[in-house]
Amino acid sequence: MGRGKIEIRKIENTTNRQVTYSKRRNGIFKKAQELTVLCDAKVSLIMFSGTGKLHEYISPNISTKTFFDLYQKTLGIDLWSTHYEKMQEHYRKLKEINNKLRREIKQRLGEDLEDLNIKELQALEAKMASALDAVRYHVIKTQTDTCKKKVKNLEERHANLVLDLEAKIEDGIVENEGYYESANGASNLYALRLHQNHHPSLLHHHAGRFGPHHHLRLA
Amino acid sequence: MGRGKIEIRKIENTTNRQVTYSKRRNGIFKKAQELTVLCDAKVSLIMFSGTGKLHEYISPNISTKTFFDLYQKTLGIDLWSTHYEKMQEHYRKLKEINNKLRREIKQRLGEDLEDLNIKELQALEAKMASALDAVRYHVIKTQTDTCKKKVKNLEERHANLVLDLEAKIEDGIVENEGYYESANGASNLYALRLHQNHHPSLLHHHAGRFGPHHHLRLA
DNA sequence: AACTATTTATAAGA
DNA sequence: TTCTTATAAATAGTT
Repeated sequence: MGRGKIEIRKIENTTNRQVTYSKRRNGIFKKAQELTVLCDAKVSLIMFSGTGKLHEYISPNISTKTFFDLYQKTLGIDLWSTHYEKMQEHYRKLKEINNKLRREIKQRLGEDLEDLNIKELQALEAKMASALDAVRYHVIKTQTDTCKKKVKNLEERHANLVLDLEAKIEDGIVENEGYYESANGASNLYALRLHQNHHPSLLHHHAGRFGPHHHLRLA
Repeated sequence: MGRGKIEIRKIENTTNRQVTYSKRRNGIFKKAQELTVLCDAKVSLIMFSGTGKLHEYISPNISTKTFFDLYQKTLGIDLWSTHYEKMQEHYRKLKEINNKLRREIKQRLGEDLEDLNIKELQALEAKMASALDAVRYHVIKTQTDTCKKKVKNLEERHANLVLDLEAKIEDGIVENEGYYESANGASNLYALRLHQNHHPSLLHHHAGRFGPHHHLRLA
């Protein structure tokens, strides 16, 4: 339909091709619109030019998504199913695991115990008791560690103070008369050191009446 | 383009409409194909007839999915994102909750306690101890309930037996003379009972020298 | 973008 | 449906 008949093969002249694309694009869009109206049809016409430009016609009163959902439904396929259904499956499994975890926690909180028989209950009790032991051990260990650190820190600071003091006494910056007023020749400073390194626990002072006193070993 | 000009409005005659749909469908498909070839374009043409029938043309060397992915990429949209991203978001949240639950359980199993400070540890210990109490209470309660049921059942059975026996004696179905022929007034029935309960083991005959013999109670 | 000779599509009828 | 064919519509090449 034109001044001359043309072969249906790629138009080599770029300008010519683009002009033809433009003309025929309008033509086909018009055809699509006419088909929509005349025959009460739903049409989706999408095209990319050779340069990647996008043009689209879609029948009124329908969105491209709705159209494609209909397309997939009609064909009984889902182009995105692999992706989406895998995700759904993962989600389902995760939810299941989640419920199990919740149930376990509830039981360990002492709730929902009605579902368990006596054997399961006893097993649960044993596990919880042993776990509680582990936690208690950890509490004690943490406390001990903290305590040890404090002691170590104090000892260091004390030792530094003592060294500092001794140095000052030697240098004559501090008068030492007040500190060496002992009858047996041992300095009060030394006595202080001994006292600290072998500091007796208060508990020791009151032990005795009921036999040997068993202390909780702190690590 | 036909014997007469037509208005572009819905063709009311059904047959006519379907014929026109068929003819024009072929026409537009031909146009789409020609456009593809002549202008090196990519075309997707999908249509539903008024009766819901699907017809599709798509340029060669491209799938409908690829085409639509390209469509979405070109427009910078994702028609399925709302759906999919919501699912992803839910999945992410569920995973987070899951990890928290796992962590809680681990701690209640006495593991991974390093992350907790002393206050948290003590709180955990207290909670676990109270939960353990709850479980122990439940164990005892379950056992007690079972025991009570057994006792109740046995009592009922016993009462029924006694009633049955008394009824039979009253009805004369069971002779009671033979059982009550005792000089001292104690029935033979009673004697039999006693005898059975204190049946002397053969071993007894040789026991004596080494003091009281301890029997293994068989239930 | 407009023109127009010509091809192509198709409405109506068979 | 498919074929036919008169005619409307589309468009290739030109301006």
